[in-house]
Amino acid sequence: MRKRDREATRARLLEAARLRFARDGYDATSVRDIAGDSDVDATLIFRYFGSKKRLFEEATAADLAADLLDGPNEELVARMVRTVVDQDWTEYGGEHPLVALLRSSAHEDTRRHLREEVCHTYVNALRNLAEGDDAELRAELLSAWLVGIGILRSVVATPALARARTADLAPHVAAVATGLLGRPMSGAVDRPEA
Amino acid sequence: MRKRDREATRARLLEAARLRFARDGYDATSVRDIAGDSDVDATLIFRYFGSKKRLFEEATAADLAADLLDGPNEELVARMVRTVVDQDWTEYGGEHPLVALLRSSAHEDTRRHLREEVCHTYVNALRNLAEGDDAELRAELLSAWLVGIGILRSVVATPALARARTADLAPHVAAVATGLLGRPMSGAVDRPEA
DNA sequence: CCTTTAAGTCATCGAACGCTGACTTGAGGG
DNA sequence: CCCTCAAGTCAGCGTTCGATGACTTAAAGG
Repeated sequence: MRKRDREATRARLLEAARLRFARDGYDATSVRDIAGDSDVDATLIFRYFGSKKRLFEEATAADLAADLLDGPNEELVARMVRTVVDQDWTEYGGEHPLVALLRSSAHEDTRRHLREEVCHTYVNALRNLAEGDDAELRAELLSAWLVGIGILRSVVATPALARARTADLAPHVAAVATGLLGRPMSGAVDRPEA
Repeated sequence: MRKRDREATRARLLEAARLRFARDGYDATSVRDIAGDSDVDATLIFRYFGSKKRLFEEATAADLAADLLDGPNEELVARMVRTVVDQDWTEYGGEHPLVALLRSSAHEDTRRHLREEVCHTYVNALRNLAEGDDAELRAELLSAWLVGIGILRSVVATPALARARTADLAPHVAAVATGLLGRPMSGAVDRPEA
């Protein structure tokens, strides 16, 4: 018998929900699945979160922008690539959270959440680096590339990208980012992951 | 009372299924939804297709590679961009079929289908144009960009990309494609859509 | 030890799901 | 005209869904 601990139980539910929603999407995940995974009675989901939908919202409210802005500007794109390619997203089923969210994108709420996250985390940061008048468009084109790389890597599992590491992508990242932003960009972070 | 016509009824079901599956995904679409949209009794779905899953497979078996290879090599990427940005995918809910399929990508069958379609339609065609030893990787990186553009345009609906047309993208497409493939590529087709 | 209170359990609701088999109806050929 | 057979309809099966309210149990304070 596990100790009775509201916060711990809530956390277990959130963790299992994050994994299921990321891997299977909102509709293919039942509250009983989540309850079973976390070995918690399904009723508690409604006591703690109110509804399946609110559990979904809380489970997918990621903070991606975390340390993306720490470091030299010319390595910003390289840092973004690293979060897509090298970062361990085990808690989200092995995929980047934004990529996993696409699986639930039939719901308008999820699309809005995706838009806010993409614009806030990627487009805004990149636009500040872009030169010229269509900076917005070029920032979005670069964001599109990052999202596309994440999808082909983990969802579609295209052969070369699925096994690529950041080092393999670095020269191409540097070339494309430099070209799109109109200023010199590095393809790899100066100090690789510890 | 509509005329009794097996083939016409089958086609109506397929059309409605294509739209629903694209817009809402596999799990959020019920056979009763499809039957209601096409004004056909739901039972006929099982008589004509056997199961919901087989209807899904038949409805999403697109032929994307159609006329992608017709035309000069240096315009291949531009033609691909046009199918993502300008082509009218009303029958798939306004999104590129591959983008719509991502919504059902929790099922391994769909992921396999996606992989085959992406590799066959995009990567293979692009790899033949790429120079150098990591041609495969660069072809996949360019494919990732195209997929990402489709997603940010229609699913995420990022502001600049959502309203962009091929002409706005042409210079950037030319630059990135030329850089990634290592040979001169055009950003727009010579003769724009009729 | 005993009361209180919140954490966790249980039985079950009504609706929707994929799917089936028996039935009805309408158009074409003799 | 009427028989046939396929196209289309209908009632309902067994299951699972999200959600609810009444219940039980364990831990903490006096």
